[in-house]
Amino acid sequence: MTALPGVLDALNEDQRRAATHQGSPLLILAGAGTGKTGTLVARAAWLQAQGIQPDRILLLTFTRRAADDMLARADPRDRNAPGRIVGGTFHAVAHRIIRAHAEAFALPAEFSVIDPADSADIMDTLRDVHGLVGTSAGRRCPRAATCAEIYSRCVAASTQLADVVSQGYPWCAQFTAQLAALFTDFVGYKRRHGLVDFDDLLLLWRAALADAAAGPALRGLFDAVLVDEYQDVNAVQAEIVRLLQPDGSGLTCVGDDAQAIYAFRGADPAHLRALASTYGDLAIIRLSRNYRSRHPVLRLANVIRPQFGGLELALRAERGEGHRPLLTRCHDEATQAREVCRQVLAEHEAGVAFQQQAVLVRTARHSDLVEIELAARGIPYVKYGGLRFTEAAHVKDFIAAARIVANPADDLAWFRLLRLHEGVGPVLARRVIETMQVAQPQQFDRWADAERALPQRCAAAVGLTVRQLARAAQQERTADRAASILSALHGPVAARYPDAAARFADLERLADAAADSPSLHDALVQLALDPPVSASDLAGKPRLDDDYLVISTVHSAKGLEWPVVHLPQLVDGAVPSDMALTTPAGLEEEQRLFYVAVTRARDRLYLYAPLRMHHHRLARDDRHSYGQLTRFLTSAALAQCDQAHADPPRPALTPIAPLAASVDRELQSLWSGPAAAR
DNA sequence: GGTAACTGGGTTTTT
DNA sequence: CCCAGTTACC
Repeated sequence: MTALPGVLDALNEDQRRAATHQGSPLLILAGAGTGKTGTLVARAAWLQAQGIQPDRILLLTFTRRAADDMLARADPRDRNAPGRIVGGTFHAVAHRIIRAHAEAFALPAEFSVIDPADSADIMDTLRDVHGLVGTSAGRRCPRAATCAEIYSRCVAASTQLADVVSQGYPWCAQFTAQLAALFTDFVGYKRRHGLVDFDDLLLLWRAALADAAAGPALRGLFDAVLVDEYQDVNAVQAEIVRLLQPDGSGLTCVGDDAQAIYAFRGADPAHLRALASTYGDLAIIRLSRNYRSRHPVLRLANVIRPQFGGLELALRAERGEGHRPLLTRCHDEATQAREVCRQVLAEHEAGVAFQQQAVLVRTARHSDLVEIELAARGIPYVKYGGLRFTEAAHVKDFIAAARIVANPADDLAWFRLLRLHEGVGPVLARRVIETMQVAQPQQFDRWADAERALPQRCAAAVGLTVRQLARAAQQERTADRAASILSALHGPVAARYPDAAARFADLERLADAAADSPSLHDALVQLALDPPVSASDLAGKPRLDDDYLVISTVHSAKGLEWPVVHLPQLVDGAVPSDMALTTPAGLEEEQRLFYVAVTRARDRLYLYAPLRMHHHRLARDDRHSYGQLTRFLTSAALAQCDQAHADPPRPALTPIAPLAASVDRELQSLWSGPAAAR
């Protein structure tokens, strides 16, 4: 346990009031860089000093990293030590509870947790029945992934389908009825196959908490509940918190509505503002002393901080003066990429390690050119956000095989695994699955029947894979199961991918990582809820002596800070993203996103805006301003910045005079003939 | 009938 | 670069 006096001594007046508040529910309005984490950790320590057992304190966060950070600071003992504070993401904690009582939720003990890509796959298999496929009468249907997004949005925000469609997906309005039918099917499919998606994890936890019998027991597990980033809760999460703490006496929420950036997944900062009406005796403590950024960075942040009738908060700088933010207007994107690299290197030479710098972008692709330039100059970097390791085809294959072993009723996984084999397409795969009646627990036994459904040329290869998976299912140790799955995949992967050796090496790492888990189920859940960013993530963190630049989406950078931050692509259409401009709420969120980006910087902030954008087509009216400086850099904001220009380099040609002479000779030959020219 | 190979159009953010 | 639709092949 942490020594209390030391923890409290390190706090300022407001932080200490927050950490030691008692007698009523508490909302800590914590601006960026105001020491929120330290305050929460201190509060956890103070609660323990008041006699609350650590394992009766629940800490809820939105990312695993945030949870790990805080738990490590609150209790430096080993992660698995007994009697620790209970903490994790909403989803991870929900999973832990549901897993412990799977039968009460009518789920198989080894139910599968599916990620959004799996949801899209299911939508894909179900949607043709509902006339949601192809381009009928010139109208293009929402893609499978879009259907899954709309579904999730309805559930997470507890909002009617018609409203979600009209507000967020107006071009799908004509398909509302079909979507409704599709969603009914989707839910039925998940229930029949023992599948639980991210939204279900929360729904099931909430249902249990609301249940007359189970509710009191689950609520009684915790005396204190601490919720981080409360502005990012969705309707279901807000309800979970309310059910955990009906009177709020042990509730602490931390948040800042100016940093709400997850509306697209159903979050709504209105829940933060509603806390005061939910709990009449809510105490609000503001943390406004900023210990992160130097004055000039903060002056810019305060200018762009959105004020949309939210909870007001002005940050006061506690660190000294420094450099003003520098806006470099670049000729085009290529120049911008060179300029970012030049500045990164200049900082590096001035003693700022690559690791102390970050390039933050609105969408993963905005860093494409910068990455090429970095690679050309040999600057090492890691990228967060965007495409994930688990989205690579071969990794999905492995996960499908593992899911079959853990939950043989998971025919989504079967569908993928069968099609991995040469000569097996969607139709044959479905036929095999039907023959096996995979919803039966003993379905590996039915393989002999199913094998006959396959043509000669692929039956042997598929049979080999399936028998190896059946063997894996009979093994006890997770390590043995992982090894069997790996060997089952060796043949099919080698046959399918031209670069099979490299891909198989990834799978070996994956199998190693899975082998360390208590069960295959846990390994899979971990993989779904907290996907590794790259294969090297599985092999532990990069060595500490490696120095690399961080490239990250702004979303993934939330809660982090760097001494030097580079923000490229500050043009309308990119920041704010033109995808977000269909609603006024979308534009407001983009501004909050920009605010989050700017407040990541400790010492120096570099802004870049290319004057010309390379883009395929201007399809929508609201893209007319594409290529203009972002509207968020108003004149008031620009007044807080220095400005520079960067032009593309011209290739240096040394011997100009001889070249000019040769041109003249060539011209001469045109009218005097080659002989005369000489 | 069913699969693979080819082609052209479109691309946010994440638990 | 991934997905959907089309065509060519078994």
